[in-house]
Amino acid sequence: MARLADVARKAGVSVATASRALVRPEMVAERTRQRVRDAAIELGFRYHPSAQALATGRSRLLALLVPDLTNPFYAPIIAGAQRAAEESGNDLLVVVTEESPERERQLIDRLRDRVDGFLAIAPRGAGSLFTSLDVPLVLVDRRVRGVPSVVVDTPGGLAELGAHLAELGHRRIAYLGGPRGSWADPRRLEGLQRGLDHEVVAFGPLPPTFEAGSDIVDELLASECTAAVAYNSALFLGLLYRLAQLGVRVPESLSVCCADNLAGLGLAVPEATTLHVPAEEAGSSAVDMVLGFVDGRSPEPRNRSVAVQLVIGKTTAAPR
Amino acid sequence: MARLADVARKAGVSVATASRALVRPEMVAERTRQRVRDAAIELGFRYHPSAQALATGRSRLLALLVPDLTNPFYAPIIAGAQRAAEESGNDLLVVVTEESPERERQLIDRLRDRVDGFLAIAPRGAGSLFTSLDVPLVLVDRRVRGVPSVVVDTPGGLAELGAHLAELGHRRIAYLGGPRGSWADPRRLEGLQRGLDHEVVAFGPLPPTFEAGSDIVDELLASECTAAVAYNSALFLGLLYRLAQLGVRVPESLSVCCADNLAGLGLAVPEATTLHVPAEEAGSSAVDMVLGFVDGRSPEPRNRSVAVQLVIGKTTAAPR
DNA sequence: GTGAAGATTGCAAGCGCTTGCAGTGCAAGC
DNA sequence: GCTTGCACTGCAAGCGCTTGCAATCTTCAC
Repeated sequence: MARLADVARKAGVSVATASRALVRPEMVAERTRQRVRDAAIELGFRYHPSAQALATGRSRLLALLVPDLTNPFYAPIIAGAQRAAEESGNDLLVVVTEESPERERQLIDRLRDRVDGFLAIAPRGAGSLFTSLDVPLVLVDRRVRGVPSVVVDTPGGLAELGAHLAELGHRRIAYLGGPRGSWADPRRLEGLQRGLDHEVVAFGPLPPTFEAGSDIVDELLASECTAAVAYNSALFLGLLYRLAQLGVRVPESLSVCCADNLAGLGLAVPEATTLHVPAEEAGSSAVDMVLGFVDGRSPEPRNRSVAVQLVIGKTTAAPR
Repeated sequence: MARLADVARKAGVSVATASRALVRPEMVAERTRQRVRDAAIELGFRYHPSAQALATGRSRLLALLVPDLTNPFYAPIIAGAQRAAEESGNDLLVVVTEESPERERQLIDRLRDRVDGFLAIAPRGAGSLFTSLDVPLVLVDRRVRGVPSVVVDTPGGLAELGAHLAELGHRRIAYLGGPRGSWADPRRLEGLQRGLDHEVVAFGPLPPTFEAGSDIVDELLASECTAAVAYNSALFLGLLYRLAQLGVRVPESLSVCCADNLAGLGLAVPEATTLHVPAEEAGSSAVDMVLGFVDGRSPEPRNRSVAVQLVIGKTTAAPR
């Protein structure tokens, strides 16, 4: 394994100069810089990460706390974060928190010496955990006072979705809510309501699962709503499944839609009316933000929001 | 941040002794060891990971290559690997390969200086990529000559499943196959066949998606099979969904089952007949194995296998 | 009492890279 | 011709930890 010293020798300069030629090229004469670079390439030089980390105090490692990996909603966020990290020469430590605040705390504590900063997806639990940490951290899809964050503007999208349903002529609209304690859930309901003149019929809190979606169907049908909006894809799929089983036609007898889109789920129901969530963007934006904190710039704004897009599919139509 | 030097000073010993007291306690006198330990605790001492890594040449970091995060099948493997890593004081770099061999190669190259070893989930593509690497690597759920691995014995489970179906009286049994190029797919088919007297009716290759599962249903029904075994959960769910839509009763008109179980999918269809895959175990076993290679022990056997368990649910019954 | 094996400990040299500071050479300014 | 200033470069001191080797201290056996 070639070290910087080898490069330096080959280029006929000191290690110091070799180092500078690579990290602070403007401090080095053009000719020298070129010689060092050539030597580096020729020798296949690669930094020794620990050595560099020890000397600079930067590990070029970021940790991403994610509640659980089985929820396909997080996958694109992770992918986006990963890409952004990679592009900036960092790597990502993805760790599963199981939504346990205790574990979150533990993990942060365990990893804080190892990483330069944290991204945290923590849809539930007290936000206070993140409030007085002295490490760079940005919260994803959640807002807590005093903590930098990137959120997805699902409520905004739901307002649009509500308007769409209203326009189709729906007057009695159901919202199949998310899990108890969810930060996003009440905001989504509120968003949907914002787009509507009539009061939303809210069901829930519901676990965000296929089963819950299918179990709620009887109650939903009894409510005489003409349209239903599901908190997330799993719920939505359960709903669809049970409706199919009961022979309820979609969208003829009931319009249904979902507050996030299923892309990448591998379970895509084609042409459902959904909100397209630019989750990758949220992930990468969050990474940019922590990196900003890491090297001392104070990225503004400290609370970002990415817009969602209403995708009108074939599961919504005018009520009969 | 307390360094080892602080601990040493507080305990009244040299840094060398302090270090040894913590990593090679048997080399240090009982009394001293205790003093050092107390001092460390009192000061809240924690190793500086980069410093330790630089000195020892071990980063205590492992990389896990995973094809994609949206496939819930991988989640428990990751969880298991994560747990095992954590327990042994290591951390896990989870990286998504998108099943691109090129990217796999790149990632390995990019991370090899950073991590002590690799775990790779690479269900498709040429195995040769892994064959002549000079880093510790173990393949998960895939076997390639000359490469250490941990596989899940799904074929064995399928043989049991086949026997179960045969016993119920099924004679014409369909297998809804996995994706083209899958290493596991032909082995699963072969496993299923092993449990049966009659020739399996094989469909596929099929993409392992919900859609593919629902799309194949017409063809499946036309085949007059009385039972069907799906390659994986997504396919299985699609199948179930479409059958429900068509009003085909399960298991009365058709027995269906799945070669992996849905636990943790959040989409669990209760009481389906499936194979329970101890994926966590596979993950943790793989970690133990790489760690073995990392510190020079040569863990035996170099090719491990974890057994799956047949779970008889309510989606299989005797044919009419 | 004496020498030697054995048990503890400390010294100091790294691990590979960064960076403050000092030194060099050169062109411009007087 | 002799300062000055500037652009480069090199020296060497770390970053915090590990570890081979030497030094010291015990403990025994003779």
